[in-house]
Amino acid sequence: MDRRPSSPSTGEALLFLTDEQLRQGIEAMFFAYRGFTADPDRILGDMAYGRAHHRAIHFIGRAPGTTVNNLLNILGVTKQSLNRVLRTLIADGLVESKVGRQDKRERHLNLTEAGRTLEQTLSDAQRARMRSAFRDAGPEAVAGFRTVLEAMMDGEMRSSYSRLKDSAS
Amino acid sequence: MDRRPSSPSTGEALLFLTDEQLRQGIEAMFFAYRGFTADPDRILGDMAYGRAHHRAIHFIGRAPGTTVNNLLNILGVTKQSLNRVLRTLIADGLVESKVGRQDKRERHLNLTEAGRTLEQTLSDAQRARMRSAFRDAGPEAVAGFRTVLEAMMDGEMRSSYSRLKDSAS
DNA sequence: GTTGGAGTGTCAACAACACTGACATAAAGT
DNA sequence: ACTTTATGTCAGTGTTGTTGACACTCCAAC
Repeated sequence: MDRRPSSPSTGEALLFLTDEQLRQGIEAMFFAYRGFTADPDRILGDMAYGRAHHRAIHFIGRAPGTTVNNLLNILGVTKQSLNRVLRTLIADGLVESKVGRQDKRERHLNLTEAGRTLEQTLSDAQRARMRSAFRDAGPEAVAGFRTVLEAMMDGEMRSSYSRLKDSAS
Repeated sequence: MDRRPSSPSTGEALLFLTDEQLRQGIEAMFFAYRGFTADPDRILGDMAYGRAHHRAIHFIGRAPGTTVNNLLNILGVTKQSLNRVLRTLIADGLVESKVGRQDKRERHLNLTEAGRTLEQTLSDAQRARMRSAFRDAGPEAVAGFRTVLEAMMDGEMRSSYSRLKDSAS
């Protein structure tokens, strides 16, 4: 049912997307995201940390010296939410916060040695799954994967994503 | 840095995935998932419901007459967690629960008319974004997207996913 | 037929993590 | 001086996950 053939009307290859195809995309996204977070969640479950800590550590490791405000924009949470997480990470010696030199209002965040170690542990698990998925799927599929995901982002997130991508030249 | 050329050792086109490439995949997944849930979340924010209600409604709509236990396996949460959500949905007349005829331990779940309406509203928003992303990315990219996501799932989830996919022939 | 274990669903209490709102401090910018 | 920006904190609330305890139903062994 609902299986129309693609009848191109214009020169452009217009995609005829049935609700069923879109639904499958939605469900694929749901199940895959569960797999995506499963490994770090398992590791974090044993500690006193959760997914929020993982995200903070990831992006601090990714953009060392970033400010609280910048991190806030990337993560898309409120400062109260982030602060709770950062407070524990700093208290536990995984993250250090230094007052800015030019602008003393800012705090620049960096991972400590211990923080980098945890970041590695968590990322290794997640990267292993991503690597395995990429290998299984092949290079063309990976390119498509990234194209669709980029198209699915909101504008601001796409900016954050690109900025991070380009910064790691 | 960290930019090794692909030095194939076997006949297979071995993929050489740098940590940087994997990291970008991870971040793409993170940002895209935010976009993916943004629209339904916005709609649900106005009501007394959250993302968990959306998921329940989605999969009940997808597999009418399903049992609580089956839904549990699909969603991957505890039955207590699901029950709280189901209770409110039933109380609000969006879902109806009928005792099984053969096995009276089971409850079969179905959307009411009101439930179907809400499901449509939520799905429409999410499908619109998915459709737009799929259109922008093109058919080859979409195929790759699905391939990678499937490879990223855990085994059980892949089963659930396939079962749902096939049931909608 | 009764009993005990497995399957299923429900209620209660707690933890993690998001939110809003209000407020304090310090440093820039005008 | 006044305003804005960046950050941190306290208090309160809501959603959604968890465990623990318990009731009902089925089925199979005794």
